[in-house]
Amino acid sequence: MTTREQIIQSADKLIREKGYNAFSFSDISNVVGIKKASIHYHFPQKSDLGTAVINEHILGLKNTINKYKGKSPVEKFEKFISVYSEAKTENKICIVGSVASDLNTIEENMKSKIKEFTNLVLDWVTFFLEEGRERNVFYFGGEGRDKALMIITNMLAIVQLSRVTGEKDFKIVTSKIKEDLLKK
Amino acid sequence: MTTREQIIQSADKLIREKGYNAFSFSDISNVVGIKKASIHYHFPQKSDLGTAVINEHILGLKNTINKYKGKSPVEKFEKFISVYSEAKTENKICIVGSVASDLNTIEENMKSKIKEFTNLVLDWVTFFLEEGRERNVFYFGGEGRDKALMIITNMLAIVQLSRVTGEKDFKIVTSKIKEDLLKK
DNA sequence: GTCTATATTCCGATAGAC
DNA sequence: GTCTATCGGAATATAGAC
Repeated sequence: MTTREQIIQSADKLIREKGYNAFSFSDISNVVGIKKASIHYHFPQKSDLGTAVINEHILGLKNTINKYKGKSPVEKFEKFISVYSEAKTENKICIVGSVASDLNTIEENMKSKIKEFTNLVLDWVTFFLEEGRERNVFYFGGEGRDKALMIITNMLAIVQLSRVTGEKDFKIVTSKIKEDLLKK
Repeated sequence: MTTREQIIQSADKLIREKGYNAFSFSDISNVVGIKKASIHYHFPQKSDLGTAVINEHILGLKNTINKYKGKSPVEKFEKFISVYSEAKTENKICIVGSVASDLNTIEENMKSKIKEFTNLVLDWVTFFLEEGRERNVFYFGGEGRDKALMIITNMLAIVQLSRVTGEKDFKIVTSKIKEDLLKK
């Protein structure tokens, strides 16, 4: 992995563990083993690094969407949930929730990137929910996008809330979502 | 309003607008019209102020719970939702989501306070959901606490997410929650 | 590309006068 | 209680050697 990739990866971890405003170039320096000043060669401003982190999520999700094109709606749904489960085991929250919490403090380039990523997630979830309904494996009323909003908000919040109330609640929410979706 | 109360109020606003780590004593100073150093007389450490802010939410909610004791489950539910609606109009997120996002960076006194507040919210929502179900005005399956988790996560996240996707989505989520709860 | 060195700014916090 | 003054530290960022 290149230095640039290592920096992005550790920044992503730190942003989702501690928040964008709480992490510093010094933190990255300690993890990657490079001096603070050297980070500026790859990312002149902190917001350039923040933007790159979100962009990595965009590329990763586009890749996932492609990889899952032939798979069933249930498999897509399980993949979607597993992203949050993996975050949870590492005490990380999702990038959308982390950046949205700090939205009033960040630069315009990061804002537009997080909008792009959020819409990508929303579109994908909407797609596989509607696909599942057409194939009679998912059951829900109303617009697909509205249902996607309900499920995404459940997941975005439970990774945050279960830091406070305990991991058991994460399991409860994922089970309820699935149960609700599969119930005629 | 006393100076102490003014400080707490503006700190609450700042924490929910910008996040705990992004707000400073200097911000408070500008809003309240008191020098930075004077804030330390009321709150020696920043975490003392953070703790006081959360404690104010606890007192406020206990007061609300008492005031709504004689009212219907639907009225309690509407009150619950209105708290988030008011936050939304001021571009604030809820205190639980804000603090949970920064949980790995804050002091133990704030952590235990946010746990106390979160459980208070959870218990109250659980109570009026079950009350509503017994009275045949709310309809849902499973444990009351589980349903409370689903609704609270919807609300906690949509105040954050709709900063990115737009306020229209806030309306959609609140409508869907209500529709779902009232549907036999 | 990475380093040392440094500039600049802002932060939380304290001492002591009033 | 609020002020002025100041401390020590940490933050982002830049300049220039290697």
